Amino acid sequence: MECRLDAGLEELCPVCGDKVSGYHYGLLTCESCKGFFKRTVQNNKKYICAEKQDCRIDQIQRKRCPFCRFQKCLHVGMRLEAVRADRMRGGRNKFGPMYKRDRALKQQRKALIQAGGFRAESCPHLVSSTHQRELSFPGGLHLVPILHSNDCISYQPPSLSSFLPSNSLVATQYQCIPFSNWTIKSEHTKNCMSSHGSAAGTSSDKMYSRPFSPHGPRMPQLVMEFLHCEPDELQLQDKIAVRLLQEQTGWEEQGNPSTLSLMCLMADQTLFSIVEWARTSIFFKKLKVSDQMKLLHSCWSDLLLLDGISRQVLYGREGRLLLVTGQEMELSEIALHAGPILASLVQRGQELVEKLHILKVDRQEFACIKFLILFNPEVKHLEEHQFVESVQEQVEGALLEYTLCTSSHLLGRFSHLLLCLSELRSLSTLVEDYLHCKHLSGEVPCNNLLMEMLHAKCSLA
DNA sequence: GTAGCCTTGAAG
DNA sequence: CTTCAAGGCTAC
Repeated sequence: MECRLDAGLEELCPVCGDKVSGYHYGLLTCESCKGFFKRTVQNNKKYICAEKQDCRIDQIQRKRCPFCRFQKCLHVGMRLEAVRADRMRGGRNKFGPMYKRDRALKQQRKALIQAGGFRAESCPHLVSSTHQRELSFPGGLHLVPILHSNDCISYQPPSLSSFLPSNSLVATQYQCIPFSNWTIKSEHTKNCMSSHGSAAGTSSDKMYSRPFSPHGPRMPQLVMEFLHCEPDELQLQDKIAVRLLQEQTGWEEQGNPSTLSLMCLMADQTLFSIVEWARTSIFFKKLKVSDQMKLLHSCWSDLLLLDGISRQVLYGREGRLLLVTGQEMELSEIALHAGPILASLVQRGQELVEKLHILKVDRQEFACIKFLILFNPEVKHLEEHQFVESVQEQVEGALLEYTLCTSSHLLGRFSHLLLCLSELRSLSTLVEDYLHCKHLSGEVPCNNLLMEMLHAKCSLA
């Protein structure tokens, strides 16, 4: 049937550029990369790169370096957990609804492109800037529709509501962003924030337990536990979109808010998600509420900053700021409109992003760093100080073990990460100071979690 | 080991 | 019933 050959199949495989044969393990890929991914994960293959672990993977050379090919599979977002541990054939898995949404979006976009007079050409790797349309952003800035490797154009009407992602936009972003989860689903992770979406609990879910690490380095158990506590980016975007939409009612009465106010609202919503993450995370949920409060009050700005920075490192593009909603802003535009203090903060943030980018810090390491930040034994008056200290030690141990497995530079990588962490902490202090000033001058919204945290920290100091 | 084609089976 | 993304098979 004709509709079987939907827009998606005209695309090229994000791993090697070959012809796409359908959705495989989370996204549209070719038949060979599907098979390669399956063989690698099912047989627990270990590969070694003979070069510098940055081999080019294309249709011709894809067989030359399986290590880099598998890395690329993970990087573009192929899902380990879609490979079934029990090898059961047929049926559907939890990704079904995601595939459906993505397909609908592509169809919709194709129609838009045709209606807009654009050539509906497939452009999976090189996206011409003429295909971009800027959306007006209150306060004079502009949002650029997200354009990722697997994606051509995302349209939204240029209104305030356009600030928020539509479901389809979210779905696009989801497909473009690699959120490959490592496997292992232990009992306790049921209590952690689900990373398995609304379809969790399908009959295939039981298959996701697989006691092995599927490539190169051995994954320390604790690192896997941390990964399982990570919120699902798709759900996060949806949640924040809904909350911002609710805020919109108030905006209409008061006129358009400033860019700074919008960013604060977004930060506020992100903060909610960070608290939710902590509340449901391994170790943290065992703490007394009073200690939980103390820890969060002490490190909220570090976590908020790390959230933004990790987003840039993992999924951002040069010269752009990727927002939690999945949209992007031009950094040059920000620099143009921001005052000197904000501009220097953004600059320092970018430098940190650059450092982490060069280090190729991955999701696993970011997940560990979050716990390192959260479990800070230096926080005063903790009732369970020893527990916090022991968790800190365990996290350090797990991160060290992981970096030793993934890097040949022995302790170098680990100490680099710790250096970045200290830079992050000093930067977040400056961000707090900046927010405090803006709060005092009445330029940012009051009565929200962000301000509550700010005040709590001021009273701690 | 790779990759194209085949079989399966839950979801719709 | 059909769909289609899983795993399987097998020539290369």
